[in-house]
Amino acid sequence: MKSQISGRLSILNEEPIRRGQYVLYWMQASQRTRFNPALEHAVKRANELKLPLLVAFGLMDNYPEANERHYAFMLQGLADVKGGLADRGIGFVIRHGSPPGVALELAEHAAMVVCDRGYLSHQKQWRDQVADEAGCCVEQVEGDVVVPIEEASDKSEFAARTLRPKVHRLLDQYLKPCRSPKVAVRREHWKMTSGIDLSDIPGALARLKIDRSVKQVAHFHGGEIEAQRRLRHFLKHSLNGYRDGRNEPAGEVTSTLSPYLHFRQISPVEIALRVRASHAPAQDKEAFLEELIVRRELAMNFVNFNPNYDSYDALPAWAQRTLKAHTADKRPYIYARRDLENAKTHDRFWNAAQRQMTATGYMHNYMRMYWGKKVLEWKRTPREAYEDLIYLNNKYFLDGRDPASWANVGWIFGLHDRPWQQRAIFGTIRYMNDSGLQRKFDMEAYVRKVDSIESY
DNA sequence: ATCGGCTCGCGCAA
DNA sequence: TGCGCGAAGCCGAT
Repeated sequence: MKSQISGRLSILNEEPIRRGQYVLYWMQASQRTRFNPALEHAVKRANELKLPLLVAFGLMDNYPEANERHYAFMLQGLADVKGGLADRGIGFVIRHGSPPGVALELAEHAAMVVCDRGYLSHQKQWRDQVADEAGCCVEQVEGDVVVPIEEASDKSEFAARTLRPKVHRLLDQYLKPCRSPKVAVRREHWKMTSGIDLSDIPGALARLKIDRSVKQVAHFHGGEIEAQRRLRHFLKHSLNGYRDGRNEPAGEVTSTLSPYLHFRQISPVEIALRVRASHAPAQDKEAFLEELIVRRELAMNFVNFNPNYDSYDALPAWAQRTLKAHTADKRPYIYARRDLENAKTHDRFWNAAQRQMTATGYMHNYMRMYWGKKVLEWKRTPREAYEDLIYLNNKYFLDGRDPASWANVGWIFGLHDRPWQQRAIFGTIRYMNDSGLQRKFDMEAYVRKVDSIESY
């Protein structure tokens, strides 16, 4: 029942705008007040209807694959959201319950509902349910990508090279500032209860039924304020030299914005505009924008057009064929999941990468590739390797459980990649080894860096 | 240090 | 239908 109005905007049902006490922005994916097209669209609608705007977030127990590490980061971000909305005279309700349940409760008194767009299957289901049951008009604004996914392409793309020209054609159209209209009917305080006190995050965390096996990290503080600080730091200190420096595992030449992009605490459009406007060399800007836009949105394309995105079966046919042909090959090392999880392998560089992940919720980008390739080599079957990688990725990374998680793990197994020379275990899947790491990088510095992180 | 070969399928040119 | 080429590869030859 979805109809496209313009690039970012879709109407999700055929219900009318009706009499109501407010316009409801059901904020679920886009957890920010800056550069949030869904929020600004909701402000515009509220102004047109001469109604106040209410923003609501549904905080559920046991969110799929989330644990205390993820929840803590997200709640820190939602505290920023509350503050940012209060500054503009917009009310915010965060309520304990399922996201569609909370949205539907509050939609009862709404003239209409605005929502944002996550790409994972449960997020889609929640939106479908709200659109079906709200009884009023539900509009969706796709504000967490540069080019809306279906605008760029109408199918699952084979590789970056097939998506790239389609995205580049539309860049100028979509790399635009986000207008922020003044709120006409200010109303910050509402009678309905919030139930969650964001000024006491440890207390709020303690009351949730969640997996507490992975603790929060001091290394990353959640929220759009910290995201903005990191963006400024990156533009000032790291963008210059990004193309040649980004792969050095011990280096500091990365944005470290991926956790903030995952929780949508910062807009990729805003990042791209700031990068474009900076005085860094063109080659560095291009290399970064390729990562931020083409590669990131290729992951969204993959998830959007493959209902099987979270399964080994979503890998391309040539990759499954070649891996199957090599399943019986002798493995020099085989590790159980708990050996991997505890960083107990014979490989110091791999162990360091694993420890960086568990200790900080983050791993250097280049090491993520090496880390994944070794697990493929060290499990009895590629399916087991796939399962272990998704498990570890989503459990420990702050940016896990993202479309990029399934695309990146898939890449280890040939997704969006090309075949290479035949070899044992891998078949024609791209191989990586530690001599490559040592040839190209200062790996002792990387191990020292992880050691020092853990001891602080 | 640098270079070609490896190997598959997409998409464009013809 | 043919052909160029591709996220970070490795490996052996020069």
